[in-house]
Amino acid sequence: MSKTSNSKSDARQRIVETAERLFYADGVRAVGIDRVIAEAGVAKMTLYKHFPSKDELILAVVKYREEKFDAMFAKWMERHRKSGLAPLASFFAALKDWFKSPGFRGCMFINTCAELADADHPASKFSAEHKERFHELLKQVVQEEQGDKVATKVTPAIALLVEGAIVSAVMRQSPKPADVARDAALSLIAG
Amino acid sequence: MSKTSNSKSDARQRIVETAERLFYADGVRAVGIDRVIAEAGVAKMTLYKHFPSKDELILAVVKYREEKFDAMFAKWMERHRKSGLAPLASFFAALKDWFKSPGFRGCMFINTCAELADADHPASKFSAEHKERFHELLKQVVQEEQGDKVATKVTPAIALLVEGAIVSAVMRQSPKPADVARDAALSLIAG
DNA sequence: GCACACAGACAGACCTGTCTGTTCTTTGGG
DNA sequence: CCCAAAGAACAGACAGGTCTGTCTGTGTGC
Repeated sequence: MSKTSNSKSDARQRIVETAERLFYADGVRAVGIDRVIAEAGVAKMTLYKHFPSKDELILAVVKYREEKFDAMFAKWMERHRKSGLAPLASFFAALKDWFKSPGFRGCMFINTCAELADADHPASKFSAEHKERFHELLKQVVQEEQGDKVATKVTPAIALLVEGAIVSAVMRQSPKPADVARDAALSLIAG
Repeated sequence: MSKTSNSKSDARQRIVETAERLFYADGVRAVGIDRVIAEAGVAKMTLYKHFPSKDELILAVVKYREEKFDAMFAKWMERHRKSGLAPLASFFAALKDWFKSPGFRGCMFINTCAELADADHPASKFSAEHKERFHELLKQVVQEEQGDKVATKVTPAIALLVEGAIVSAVMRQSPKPADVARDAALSLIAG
């Protein structure tokens, strides 16, 4: 029943996408509302109609970020799997693709938690839940390759390797931690 | 040749210690100069005489933080070693002590890098160097227990486990990742 | 008297959030 | 087909607060 342009809202989507780009690049506190509306090309009232406060915008952005990240990661992983790589190897290859992607600045969920400095903030809570979901994905990958028992045993440790690799990739400005993490993960499974 | 109070500067030290406490608790961007001087009980001009800009204060704070952290960590580790724990086990026990300490909010160096969002900022560069030094300490611990060859081989992976444990402890609000990391580290050495 | 630090006003920029208009598009009645 | 009504979003002024950084006095200990 609707047609030309917006089924939900054109402006809303533009705001979320712009805010996600700016928040990821410069941080949620460093980027002001004025900059978001300027770069999104919307009026201030339009933003405040869709998001009653900046905190609600931040929450909407991290939710959108999860969708976008999951899609990116799945696409990368799929490509490696189709080229013959094993499930877990594909996972770490995708991780490295992410580290090498232009504008990489670490995990937005970790960064946002660090910036907000408030574990009760809705965006912080959502970020913590995202990590659970991401580690669940990791567990499924391990499971597919190694079975239930091994997956249950080693996934928590591999998850630490993955998180450590993300942080180290940022601090060292290098994608290499992905390889270190992959080798260690395989060693944990073998051991 | 000086006497009663300040050999370098009493006020300077109070500023740095107060700023470190506030910056760690709430983040470097969330805490303003006004709050630092109010809680430190100094005049604004006193702060700006010692630190020409907030960026320079941030740099001084992370430098001080490294000293303080190293001392805390060494004290914790020493206690576990004196109680008979092996070097690497003492390291992870100290890590867990840190996670359980009141007001724990993760690694200040990681958090500051995330907030500054600028790899060229002096405080970001110092933070990256701190990580190198911290991992060097870890390597020495592994070396003492397992010798040069093993240390060179497994320390990079153990460092990822440690960083991952720090991040996970914050996001999950639990000290348990320290145990997961310890077990995985021992498994990597055995494997 | 002199150096140091406290106290607080001040400037100029920027922040979030509110408000008033204007323009454009869609929709529906005659 | 036409025109009016209504909704959505653009544009930008505005208020009230906070930010960094500067400046002028006042007090205090050597």
